[in-house]
Amino acid sequence: MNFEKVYEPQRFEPHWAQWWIDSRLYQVDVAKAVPGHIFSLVIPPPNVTGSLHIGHMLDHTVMDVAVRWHRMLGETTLWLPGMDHAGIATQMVVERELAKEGITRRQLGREEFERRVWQWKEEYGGRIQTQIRREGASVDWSRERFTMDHGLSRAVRETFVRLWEKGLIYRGEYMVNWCPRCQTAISDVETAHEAVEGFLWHIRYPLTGSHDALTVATTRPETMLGDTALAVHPEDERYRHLVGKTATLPILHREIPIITDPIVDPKFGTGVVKVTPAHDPNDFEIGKRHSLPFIKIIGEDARMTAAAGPYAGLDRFEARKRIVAALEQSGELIKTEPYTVNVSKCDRCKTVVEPLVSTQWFVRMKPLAERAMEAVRSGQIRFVPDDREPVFFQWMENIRDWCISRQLWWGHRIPAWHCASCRKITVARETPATCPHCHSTELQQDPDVLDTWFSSGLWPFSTLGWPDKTPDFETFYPTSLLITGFDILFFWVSRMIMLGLECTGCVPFRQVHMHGLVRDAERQKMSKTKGNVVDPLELIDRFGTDACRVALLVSASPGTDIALKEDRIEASRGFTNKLWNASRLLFLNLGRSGIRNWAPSGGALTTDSRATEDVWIFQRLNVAADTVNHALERHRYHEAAQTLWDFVWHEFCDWYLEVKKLRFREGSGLDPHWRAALTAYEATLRLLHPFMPFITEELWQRLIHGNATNEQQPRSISFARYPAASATALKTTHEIQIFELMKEVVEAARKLRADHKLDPKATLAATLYLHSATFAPEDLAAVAALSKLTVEQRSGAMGEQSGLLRSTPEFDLQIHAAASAQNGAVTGEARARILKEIANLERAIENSDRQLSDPVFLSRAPEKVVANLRAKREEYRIQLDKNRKLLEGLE
RNA sequence: GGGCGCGUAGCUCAGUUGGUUAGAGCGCCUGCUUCACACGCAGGAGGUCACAGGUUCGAGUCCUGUCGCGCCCACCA
Repeated sequence: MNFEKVYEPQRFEPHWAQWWIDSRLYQVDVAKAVPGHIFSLVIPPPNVTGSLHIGHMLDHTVMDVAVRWHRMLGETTLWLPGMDHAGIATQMVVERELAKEGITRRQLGREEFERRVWQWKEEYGGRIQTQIRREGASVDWSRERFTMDHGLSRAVRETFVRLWEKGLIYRGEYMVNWCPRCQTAISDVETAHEAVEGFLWHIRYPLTGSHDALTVATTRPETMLGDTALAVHPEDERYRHLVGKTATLPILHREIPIITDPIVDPKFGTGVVKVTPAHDPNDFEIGKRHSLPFIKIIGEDARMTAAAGPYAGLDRFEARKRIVAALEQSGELIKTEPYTVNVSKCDRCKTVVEPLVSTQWFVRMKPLAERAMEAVRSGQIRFVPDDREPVFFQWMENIRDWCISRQLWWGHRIPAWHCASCRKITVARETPATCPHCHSTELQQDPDVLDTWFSSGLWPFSTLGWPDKTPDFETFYPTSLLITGFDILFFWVSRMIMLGLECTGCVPFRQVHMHGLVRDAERQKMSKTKGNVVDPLELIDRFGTDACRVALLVSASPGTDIALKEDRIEASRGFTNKLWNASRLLFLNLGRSGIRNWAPSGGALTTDSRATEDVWIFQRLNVAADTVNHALERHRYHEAAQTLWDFVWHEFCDWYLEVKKLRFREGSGLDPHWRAALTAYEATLRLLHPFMPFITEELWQRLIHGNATNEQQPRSISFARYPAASATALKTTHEIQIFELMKEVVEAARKLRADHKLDPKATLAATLYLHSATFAPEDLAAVAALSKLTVEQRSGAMGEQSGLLRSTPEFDLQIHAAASAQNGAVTGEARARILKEIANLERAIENSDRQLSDPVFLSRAPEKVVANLRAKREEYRIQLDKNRKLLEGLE
């Protein structure tokens, strides 16, 4: 069998990825699903915009661990893949492509443009599929979906019509966030607030028919051209006499009324606010309350409109400069003070958003949010960990209506038709031929498309066939779990909960697990502009998928972001290589074993072998399995991965195999040893499989289907049973204590050798005084081999205290050889070390004594704690004693 | 302004009902190419757990305050 010294992931990973797909391994047969044993989740559909980044890989890896675990628990497990059409984002990249050819989308026309975007989707969608495959994600490709698929588009229309009919969708003229760059309205969550150093300009508004004036502070002087009132607080005594009078708008010399509105904060600035109903959300409300004129002075292109008089045609920021200059000149600018302004920027292109009054479609959120909050409060949906819940509730409680129409071409067209003759709107599931109100045929579909998140919000059920009651929908909905980054809690998670409850009457998932972001080694957010984006495929090529997965998983503790460092991946590659070489040891020796008819147990993690190391490793295996299963249940993936790392490396390899190796060399009576070793090894592979699917598949196939007759075994390790611990196997027995004692003796010997700079190669004579236990001959032989000693075992207390000593409450180890390289320097070093240890021990004993003589401690502390402390104290005392003697010996 | 979180070894971080010399990976030092692995093995140095109080027999862990840092939400012009 070909078994290289170094594991080369590139040789195996693509092969198994392909095999998993070709053999349709993860394609679920819905007919075989057993109620109560079903696990389903949907992938958060990546944008077709480009390629996956490392954050997706973390997301997908965590999901894959969960999915493979459930699958190995024997549940019917569906992981549904797919992609999102990502309206605005995709339209932008395609437009950018067109720009390279020197064309705009308008030149192309709507239909042709849409064709180009579909082309793009074909190309990049394929790339994303490849990436998901290489991540090892065990998705069901036969159920792959795209948000613009026919079925999903049907779900979108169905939802829209239902919400409209229930009055939960409305159309109207309101203030929205307008991105002048993207040329569309965007929702509140698509804007990002940013503190910018700006100014607060104090402007004088002369009172009509008086020499007096009111001073108004503003951060946006250009909007004054659209002012239609000044407002003060109703109880502000300073201005009470002016209410009802008018002031003159500088520059345009328009007369505007002075009104009162409770929203004005008398303590801010001068307590007088200029009111620009068409360009400020607050002013919009004031304007409505007082029926003020709405003068639109900034247009969709962020340039001043004709209403801006002399400034018409100027960019809004240029207009600001000129207006400030003009006011300064006319003496109407009283004061300019530096001020930090919160500006809203478009999430997508970072352009400063312009609040504009515009006719858009909205979803009434309050009633939806109520049900969503109730679902979380009542535990129908659980956040794990739950520390994100307050954020969810805070947002839900303050929710505002959702602007869902976008002035884009790429997306789901709003299913509403405008009648040119009667002016009425028809919202319908199917394109109407005539206007149902006046039977006119002059119907035109609304030009807008829906916010991308509208269709994503239906994802958990639209992908399963809803609104039809398909077998998939009936079987897999509600899904069991949602795993995603917390950065899309508002965009996606909340909306799925709301729309799921509204459309299906049921929560879309039972649990939500949110992980952190992957940041670069310097904890910077990854972004294309910073150029610190890590391409998962590149890492996979260099280190292998399994290594990358493990690196991500061990770093992914809940609630914190991951700072991805390459040395972490290198360490994980070391781990895969370690596993590979442990396997190599077993496989290369297997030929000599003469073992026949070995088959994996599959069931309980037990062995018939009474060999000390076998009993020990099976207990450790059970403990590991127990910890891992519990950790996975609670979505503590890092803990699970870390546990396996430690088990495989520091227990299975460092101790178990090291001892087993000695047994193998003995050559005879090996059968039980081999059976135990293979059983433990095979169970270890199964434990590891959800985390490292590729290498475990490769090794398992070699072990199971390589030579033995194992036809009744599953085709793939991913359908083998996930190991479960049994309670009895977790207990500590005599053999286990013996093995722990063996470890301690070996470690003591190694330490002595290093401390005294003994020849690392020499086999030295030693006497081991075991105070209560006794080693069987084969165990003593193992201890001797691992510590390179010829050990004579005696029971009871040590006699003559000479040579090099190491003592514990259980044993004294005495190496007879004088330190071969011992010289003054070494003695000094050893002395210093011993002195330090003595000091530490004295302190520890002092602490223990204080505690143990405290009656309150003795009465309140649990018995176990007290007993532990007593034992520890005894151990310190013995060590201290031996150290003092050792020191004397040196002098 | 509100909410959430963080501050533990040189670096990145674990540490879930409070329990007794505080852990890992990387880096560092010493030794070892031992017939699974130098992507390795053995040994080691390194921490007043941000600071100050409090609760407790006992605090990295719970409470209060201070300082420093981060994120999210928010219509204060």
